[in-house]
Amino acid sequence: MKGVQTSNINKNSIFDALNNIHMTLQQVLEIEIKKAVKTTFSVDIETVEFQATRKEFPGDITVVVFGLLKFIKGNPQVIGEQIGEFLQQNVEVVKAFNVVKGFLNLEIADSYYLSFFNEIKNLQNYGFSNNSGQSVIVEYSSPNTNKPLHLGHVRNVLLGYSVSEILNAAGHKVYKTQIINDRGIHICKSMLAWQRFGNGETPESTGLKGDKLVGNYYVKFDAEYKKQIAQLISEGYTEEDAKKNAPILLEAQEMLRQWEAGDPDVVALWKQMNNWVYDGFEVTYQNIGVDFDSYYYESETYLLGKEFIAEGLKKGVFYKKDDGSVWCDLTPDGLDEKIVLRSDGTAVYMTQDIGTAIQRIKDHHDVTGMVYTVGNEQDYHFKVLFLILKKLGFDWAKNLYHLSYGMVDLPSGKMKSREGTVVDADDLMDEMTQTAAEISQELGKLEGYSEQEKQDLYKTIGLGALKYYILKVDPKKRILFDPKESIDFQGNTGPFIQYTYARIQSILRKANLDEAYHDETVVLHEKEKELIKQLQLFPEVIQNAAQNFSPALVANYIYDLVKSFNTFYQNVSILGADSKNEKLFRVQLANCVANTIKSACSLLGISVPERM
RNA sequence: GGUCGCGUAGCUCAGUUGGAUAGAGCAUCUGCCUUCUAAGCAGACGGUCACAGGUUCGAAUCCUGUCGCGAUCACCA
Repeated sequence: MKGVQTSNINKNSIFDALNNIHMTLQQVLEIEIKKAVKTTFSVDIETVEFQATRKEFPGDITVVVFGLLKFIKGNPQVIGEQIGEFLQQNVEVVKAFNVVKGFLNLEIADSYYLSFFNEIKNLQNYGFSNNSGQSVIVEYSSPNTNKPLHLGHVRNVLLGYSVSEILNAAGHKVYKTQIINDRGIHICKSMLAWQRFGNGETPESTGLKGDKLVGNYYVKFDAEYKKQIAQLISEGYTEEDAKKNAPILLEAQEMLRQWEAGDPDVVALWKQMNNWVYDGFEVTYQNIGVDFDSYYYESETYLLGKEFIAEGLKKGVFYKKDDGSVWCDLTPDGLDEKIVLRSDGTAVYMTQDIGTAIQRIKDHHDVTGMVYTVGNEQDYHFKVLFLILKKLGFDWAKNLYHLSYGMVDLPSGKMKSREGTVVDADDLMDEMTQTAAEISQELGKLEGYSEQEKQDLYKTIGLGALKYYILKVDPKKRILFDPKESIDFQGNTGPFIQYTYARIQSILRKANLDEAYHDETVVLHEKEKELIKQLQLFPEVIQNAAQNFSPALVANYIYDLVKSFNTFYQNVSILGADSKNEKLFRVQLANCVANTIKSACSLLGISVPERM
């Protein structure tokens, strides 16, 4: 079951998008097929199954007759013929039909496609739905504050942002947010190493981004820690004891206690270093092109979590063990027992997540559901969190969804910040931009562009390649990223899509034709019809992507659309059409395709260039 | 070991209410720039859909089992 209930509200969105009240082809055909079956066989059928006609057979849409055999006994071939006959006589746009095995292929008149195209070609936001009446919070990024963002975060951020845009396009109000894990032993490690080895370094004094600076000290801590462990082992400690008793670790733990006690010096340092990191993150977010409507901090929500643990204890949702720790028994639900408060009364991860969820709903009264963009290593955690919130009696708990995605791994395995085996987000974006620049310069199609325009374009292309590369993959699948094999710029890629858009813009600059054409005289080329069919799918793709929280569906759609356009472009001359009427039609078709590419790309956070 | 996810062409991926001969890109090979941008188009090559059963008119898709990979099962986050 999907957490956010999108399905029932959006049933009519396709018509909203078309901004009119008439029915789609399938709906018309379904009604007529039911009539046909009723008159011919005196049977009522519930549904009719359609699919696109395979290109080796004549026809535009296919009725699967097999599905009707439950209701009608008989030979599918014969039934198909009878229904086809009926449709041809009773539905104006059904020109011809043929039956192959159990498949009834219908040929649809050009007039149908032309009138559909007429309706959508000037729509501002074709495919997008208006107000669904639902509001959703989407959480993404949610980093720790002790190190810079890496490729794993990039996937998270791109997914979260894209799903936000998709939900928005499906008609929901969306609030983008994150939970910043700003307290804990990890940040104390960076703080301690900075105190010890930093000599008062700041982002200003070093010219380093704040997150990089703080991350360096996290690495430095780990190096020192390892050194001390080795020292202790050589003095006769066991490895386990050495790991627990290394002085620098004990100091970090002491620092955490001081933080929790509110020690002014520690808190001041904590604030300073966190702010460095936030400034650095902001630069990265801006570069990648994502934003947030609000921020939540663990240090501010764990107390609310504790309050609700106390309340749940009263209600009997939780119970206290002899040592004072508080637990939730989930064994009746097939899960384990889960700790929600330590015996010393301090908060665990679950505690603050409970608090954060409740705080968010308090802050957004209109919100009916939440989406958490977090890696699949936390599947179990979210299962438990949602269950606990349900047990606490929150109605909205049934509309929580964990947007779980697979890890991004390197050929060498998992990325590890401490060991420096990470692909840094900023570096990666720079490299992509650099590659885009090299390819562009080689192709040399940018005469007349200023240096600034070129730089902007390189970034657009580089980021487009990166974003598409990551988003086209089903979120739940893991990605293996090989830094040695650079991301492609040809084939099923972001730049291919951007290129197609730029090509169309080039034509539009030359065409400059806004006059109306006459439907009646247009005879659709096979490739033109194919394009209109592709355009027709867009509203459905958005709804589908929203229901499945899957940008990959949008990415695949864009690719299909763009491929259809390129084959059209290469086989049919637009500006060189035989008649002015035909030319007008083709230019407007190209324009509509470009607009659809642009809005679909915007759902992935990819921007499209005028030239490339 | 329990639970969850994944397994489709040499590589990266599509294939979503079960439908016709399983589709793309990359790589390899062949054609196409005096005509709208060749980051393109047209074509060739490439498959035991991990394996074995089952359900049915029909299974990559649903069910069961096996194998492989990953994650998770902490008073970590």
